[in-house]
Amino acid sequence: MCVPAGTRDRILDSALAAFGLRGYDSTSLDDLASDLGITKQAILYHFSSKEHLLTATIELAVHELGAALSGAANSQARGFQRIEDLVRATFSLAARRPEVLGLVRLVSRQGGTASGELASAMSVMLGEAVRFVETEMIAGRFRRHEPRMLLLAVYSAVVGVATEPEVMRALGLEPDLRSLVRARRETIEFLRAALIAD
Amino acid sequence: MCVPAGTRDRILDSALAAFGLRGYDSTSLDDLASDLGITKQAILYHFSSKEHLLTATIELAVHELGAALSGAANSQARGFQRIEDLVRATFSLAARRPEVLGLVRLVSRQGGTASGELASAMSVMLGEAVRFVETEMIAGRFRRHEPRMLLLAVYSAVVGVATEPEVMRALGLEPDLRSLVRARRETIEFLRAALIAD
DNA sequence: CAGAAAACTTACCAAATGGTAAGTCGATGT
DNA sequence: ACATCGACTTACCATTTGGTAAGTTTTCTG
Repeated sequence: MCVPAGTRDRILDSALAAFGLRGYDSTSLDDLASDLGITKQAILYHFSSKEHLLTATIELAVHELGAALSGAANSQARGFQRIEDLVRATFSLAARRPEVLGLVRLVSRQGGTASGELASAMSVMLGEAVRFVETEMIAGRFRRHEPRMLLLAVYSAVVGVATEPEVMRALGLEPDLRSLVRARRETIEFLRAALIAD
Repeated sequence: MCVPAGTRDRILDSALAAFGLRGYDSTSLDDLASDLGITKQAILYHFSSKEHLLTATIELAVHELGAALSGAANSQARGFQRIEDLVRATFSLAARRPEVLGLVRLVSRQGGTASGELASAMSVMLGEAVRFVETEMIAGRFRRHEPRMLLLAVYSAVVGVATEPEVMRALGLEPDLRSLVRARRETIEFLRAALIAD
């Protein structure tokens, strides 16, 4: 039944959290190891180098992101409802596992070797999203925009709101659960206003 | 007249670029020094520690951000025109000196000691922005939203679009100047649709 | 139960990192 | 002419870092 989580998985989880929340270079293998109560070499036994650990971590993050969004993405909902489902799923993920979005974002910005994997892994999702948005525009349910640019703006707005607690704090909002719920609601209303055709 | 840029200023510039684009921990004092053709100790002569260098760098970034936005922020433009001016100023800064926004964002996320400075430095700007948005809402020119949440969404959308070239690439858009101009135009239209009351 | 493979740990190591101490060298004021 | 001070450089140093080599224990298998 509930096997006591193999070491390899525990390392991956811990690394995902650390890389996603504090950054790659800011996280040493020794830190990770002592957090887990093992030695650094145990990590290097399962992952032959720090960079390999990073790529494995990214794979996991992409997988979790896909799992979190697939329900909403595959739904048969039409029009804005589907966007709303996706935004809710994203906020849910941001509240449950902020490190996942953190890592995706980190890799998106830094580029690097693993960037290609992430890009290709997400290109399917993005392609579907583009087609969906185009369909809705043609059907007259969404305002006309350049689909990819629109997605970029939506993505940025959602991920930004969901993952920038410090900016919330600067705005005088405590980044607790209640505020996050309000942020979600406002973000959805914001997107609704931006997207829905008159 | 044009004094050949003192060493201290050159260090600050270089550090701002490196910290903002690659991150704090990913940038060693040796790297910075060899880029500048000086020794690491020359840096430590002007800034007593790496952390002091970071805070000086943040001060500079906040100053540049303020300078870039003040023109648009202080303008007498009303309604959406003022938002558009601000977005243009932000994109202009993102194209000219991406490292400035990069650093602001890095500090926003990481928090840390210097976060307080940045927050207080920006609270004035944010306060004005909130009042402006509230006024416009009351006047019926903007849709009703929670002002701070609205600003957060706008900020996230703009900074995200302006500073995430890798996401653009993942969307099949080359992050060149032309695409950035199109992204700016689309972002403005997106915000116009979201903000302007019917 | 033998032994081999898997899952580690202990013992190292070379390179890099932030930082200190002391010296060099030209300008400057007396 | 000379002490002084600012602006560095050369020489070190302790710690941390990612990584290797070799041993040890546990677990599975024949």
